[in-house]
Amino acid sequence: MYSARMSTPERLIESTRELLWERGYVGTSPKAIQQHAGAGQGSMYHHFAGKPDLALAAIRRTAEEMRATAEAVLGGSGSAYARVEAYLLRERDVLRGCPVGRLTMDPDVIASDELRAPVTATLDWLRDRLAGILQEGVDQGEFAPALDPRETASAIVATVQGGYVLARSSATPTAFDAAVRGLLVLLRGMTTGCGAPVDAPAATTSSN
Amino acid sequence: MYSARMSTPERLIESTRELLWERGYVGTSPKAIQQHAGAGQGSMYHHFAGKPDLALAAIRRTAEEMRATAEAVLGGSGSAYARVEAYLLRERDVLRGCPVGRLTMDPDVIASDELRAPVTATLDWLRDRLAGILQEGVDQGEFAPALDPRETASAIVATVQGGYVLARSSATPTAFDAAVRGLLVLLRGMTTGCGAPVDAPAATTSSN
DNA sequence: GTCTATATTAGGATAGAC
DNA sequence: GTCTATCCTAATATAGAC
Repeated sequence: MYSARMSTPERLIESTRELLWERGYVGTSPKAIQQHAGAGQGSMYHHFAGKPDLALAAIRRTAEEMRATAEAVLGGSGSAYARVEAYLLRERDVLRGCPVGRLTMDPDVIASDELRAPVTATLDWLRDRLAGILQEGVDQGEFAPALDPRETASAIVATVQGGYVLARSSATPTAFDAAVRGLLVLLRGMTTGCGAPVDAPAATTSSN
Repeated sequence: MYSARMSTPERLIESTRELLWERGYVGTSPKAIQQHAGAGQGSMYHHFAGKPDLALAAIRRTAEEMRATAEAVLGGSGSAYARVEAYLLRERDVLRGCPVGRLTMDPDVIASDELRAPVTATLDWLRDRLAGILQEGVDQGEFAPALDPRETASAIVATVQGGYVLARSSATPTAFDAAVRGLLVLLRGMTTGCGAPVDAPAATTSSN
């Protein structure tokens, strides 16, 4: 299932990431991981203490990846609005949901401080990163001062996370897109020159 | 665990609703349901065909309840903005998440057309209900014409669903509130008289 | 309607051979 | 490091007595 060059621990972690994304922590069994990784029982318990230990490694990696993916877009150039838009419009595997956010609905993950920590850290980082960008926008007069950077950032992250919910509910990615477009229109409304035709956004990029 | 007057099927359904909310479909076993309901093995299988059958009854009821709760606020009086605000600010058991939306992350629920149907119907209804209210607001000049009722409604529902994610991630309800407040500020920005101090909302109600 | 077997597979892991 | 054997409990029922 994986390149022959990949070590057994690597294959186990990658398999766990896949299954955690697809079925969550509660729905993922050690046996399923082993089969997906093409590793034996003993092999798994040799490299990892057990399911929670392996899940922790998987979650940490997934969290790190999500952060890097977001930073790749958010760290780009362009106006504050443009960068936020680029983040919201970037390509996503919408129907699979957010591999980090979905863990939030996993009772065993939430119950464990260790397993929850990377989730909290990642979502917090994302919100703060967005808040920083929005703050820049306010400082430079791009956004109206009424815009609270931190709360707006929360709304943006929430819209994305909730967009996944809507998409999976209706089994179509367009539900996600609708929510994002709705938010972007509102955000453009806070752009200075708000009395002017609100349909003229900032400019520049779009996808990633 | 329940009133002695409650019938066994009733207790089973209510128990299933609780557990589905708390642990999801995958994380809820028939045995756990029976124990929570104070019913025996045979009792459960006498009244229901099995776990999926019981879950369907539970999900349908939860969906219906959510709809009624939302309608109680959305059907109130006041401006379009006021009703949307009342919906967003209504009291919620934030840290428990949305009993309907969370099912969306349950692989077995999503894989079953029957189990998914009530989820889809409820979220679709909510979005459409909000879209209707927003449309009224646009028609009556309360909101700028640039506001797309349907997409804005999607963004609202998504913010709520995602707000639960943020709250559970950080283990505090305030994360939900931040997202909602962020969205409300943006929504007020689409209110006519947008050039004016944006901090003066429509009026009337607030919670429910 | 409810209860008590009984059954099968999976979950989650340990022990020890190779 | 990996494999096989073994263990115990839970998951998800079915069968049949009461």
